[in-house]
Amino acid sequence: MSGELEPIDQAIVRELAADGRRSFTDLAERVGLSVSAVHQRVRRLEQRAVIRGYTARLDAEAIGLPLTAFISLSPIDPAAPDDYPQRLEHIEEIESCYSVAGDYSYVLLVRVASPTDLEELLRKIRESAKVSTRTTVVLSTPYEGRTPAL
Amino acid sequence: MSGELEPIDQAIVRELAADGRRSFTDLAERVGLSVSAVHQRVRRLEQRAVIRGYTARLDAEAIGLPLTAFISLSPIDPAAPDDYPQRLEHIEEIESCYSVAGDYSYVLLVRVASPTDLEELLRKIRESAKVSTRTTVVLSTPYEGRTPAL
DNA sequence: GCTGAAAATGCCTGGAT
DNA sequence: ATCCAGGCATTTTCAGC
Repeated sequence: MSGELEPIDQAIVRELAADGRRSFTDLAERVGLSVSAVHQRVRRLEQRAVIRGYTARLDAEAIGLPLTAFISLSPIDPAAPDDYPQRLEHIEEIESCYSVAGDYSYVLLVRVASPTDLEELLRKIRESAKVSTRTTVVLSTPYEGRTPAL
Repeated sequence: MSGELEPIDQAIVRELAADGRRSFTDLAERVGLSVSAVHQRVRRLEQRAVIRGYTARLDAEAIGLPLTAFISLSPIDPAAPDDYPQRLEHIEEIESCYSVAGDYSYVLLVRVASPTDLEELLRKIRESAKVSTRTTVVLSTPYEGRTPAL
């Protein structure tokens, strides 16, 4: 129903993924359309939530969050309702939350300032969601958040 | 050396993480500074690579990549040089690559259109990097790429 | 849905405090 | 390092095709 994307919309989306601050003038040249046509299409892509927003890509170290980790969650009580993402939503250190198939129910990507903060975060997560955790510390990040192929 | 970030720069960075297309006028109001002062600071944050760029946040499903997975890598030949990220860099389906401590050497986050494409991608990864893989399929994504706490 | 142009807004460079 | 001001570019709307 909504999986399709016209070639021109594809081009627009690709350009905005590469540089989210590109001007409509610039976009128009690159995709070969008038400025107002591009403007219209971008607004529609935003409304359809194909484009969900725009963000600055930050250097985690530079903003004081040099420690990244994956935290995998297992429910302790198998009878408890599966509302873990909600229970954890308020914890700001959690950047992403994935429901996964496999040995664990969820995988979280978290960023903190120090090992001490990671320890405290783990305590908070276990407490908030009644889960056991398995943590994989990220040593370095060769690349991250690259532009998708389209 | 580079771990610090002044309160005003923090505020700017936070605003641009929340909305990467915010105008300088808008930013100036929000952080309580003149437009040109904000302009200057943003330019410097970009130059210092605290801000590494801007990007549109896309709905993976809407752009035709509904299948997300984590792929963990183990070297096959322990004597081979550790240049896996480089060997995999050309594969566009790989969005992120993390070097991790734990049972595996690297974790990749990948996005593809279908299980068939995932199968083919795995073949490509094993071939390019001479590694064995363990794949964790993402069933759903409650949230992703949230703005860091700062 | 695209175009082209007009009006409003915002960008961004200098120069002064 | 911040503010002010001017010219310039961009955004945004609207009428016509």
